[in-house]
Amino acid sequence: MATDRPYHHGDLRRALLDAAATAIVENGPSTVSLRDLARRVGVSHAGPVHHFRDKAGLLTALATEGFELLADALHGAREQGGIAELGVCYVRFATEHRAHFAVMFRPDLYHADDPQLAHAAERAFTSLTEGIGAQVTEGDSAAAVLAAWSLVHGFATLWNTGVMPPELVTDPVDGARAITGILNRAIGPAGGDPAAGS
Amino acid sequence: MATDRPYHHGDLRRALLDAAATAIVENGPSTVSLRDLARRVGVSHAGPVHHFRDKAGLLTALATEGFELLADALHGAREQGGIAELGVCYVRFATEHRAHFAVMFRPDLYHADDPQLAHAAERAFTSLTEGIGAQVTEGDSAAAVLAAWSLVHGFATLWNTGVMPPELVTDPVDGARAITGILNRAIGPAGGDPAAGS
DNA sequence: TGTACATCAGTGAACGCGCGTTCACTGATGTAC
DNA sequence: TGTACATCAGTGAACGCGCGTTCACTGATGTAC
Repeated sequence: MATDRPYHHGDLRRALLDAAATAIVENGPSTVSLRDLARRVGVSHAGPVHHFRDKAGLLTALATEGFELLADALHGAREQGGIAELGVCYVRFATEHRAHFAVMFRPDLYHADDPQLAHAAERAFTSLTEGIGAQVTEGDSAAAVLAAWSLVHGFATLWNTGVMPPELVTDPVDGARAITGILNRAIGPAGGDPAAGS
Repeated sequence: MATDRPYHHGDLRRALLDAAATAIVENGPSTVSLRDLARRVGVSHAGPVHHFRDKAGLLTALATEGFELLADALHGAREQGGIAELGVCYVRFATEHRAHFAVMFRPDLYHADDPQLAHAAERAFTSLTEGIGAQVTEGDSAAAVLAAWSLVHGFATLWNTGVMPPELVTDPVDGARAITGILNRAIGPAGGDPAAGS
């Protein structure tokens, strides 16, 4: 608390990332501006430069954080097994961290070659593909991974964009369960077909 | 042809839409600027205003065109029947008209309440849902529509973003065939049976 | 065939704005002795 | 316990830029008579 408006902020870095997330949910990731974030946080407009070299730097940090959160979440879901769990987890992440999710797939906005970011992205990707791959018992594993990823990514994107009509879904997690359930019938272990051996 | 640099352009509207598509493929839809498009087309920067009231107006026109193209394409694919055909059609559209596709799902960038746009979007959406719905023979039809749409939309998005690793797919249409084939196993007519005639 | 006139398409100067980034700076903090 | 000093975090003025939009305008086109 300290006196009012202390010279040092305390955790400006964190505050800026949070403000960015809020701004992104409000207006989308392409219109964020450092000056606006500084304003939201109550700091001089030159403040952010100190923590993130530039605007892309800030978004790189946000995307990295997103990939880390996603990787952790997927890792957790793998323990519980099942393609459905992984898919639901992906969708839950996307809807609960809309801003992160929106930035992560906009590599034009950040420093895509940043090593920390690349590492986090790799980790998330591995969690996803290995998690799915391990569940596939029928047919082409690569195609199954592709299908599962596309399915949940598309659903999350359409939901977040707000273009999905309410007669199709009202709750994103329910929707995710429904569609991953369908996919599971085709590629999952002991799918709808009990005759799917080994 | 006329003399060099005639006062009247001929078809400035069309030229601007084409330039916009090019610019969007290069830099994404959020950085297009009217002044840049005017420059590309070789016209005064105030020219575009005459054809599209403002920047959002231009993107509205592009999105509308996109929905119309998609609706027509899907309508054509319905004739040939099959969820796979519809899905492949969707993906083909998205990859062949990247700029249109990118704008269509960015309602923050255009006048979403424009009547012509709304009508075209409705038409595309109907073609898609009815086309898929008609093929569903097993289980919940709404969930199947949702799954199919999510699947192809996700695939198209991931492909266009360039985040899909080459070990998973190299050609978008092949990829689309593979994943729609999988889905078809779960929801299609005579599930998995290729002998689906007429 | 010719002329007057309305309409339309494109011009170019001007406006005001918010932005990213740089800069020399100052206030606060912590550490060595 | 006190003092000197280095380091760090945030300041605020300044820069140059590209943008969207407005404006009075002018060149070209087509149509009525």
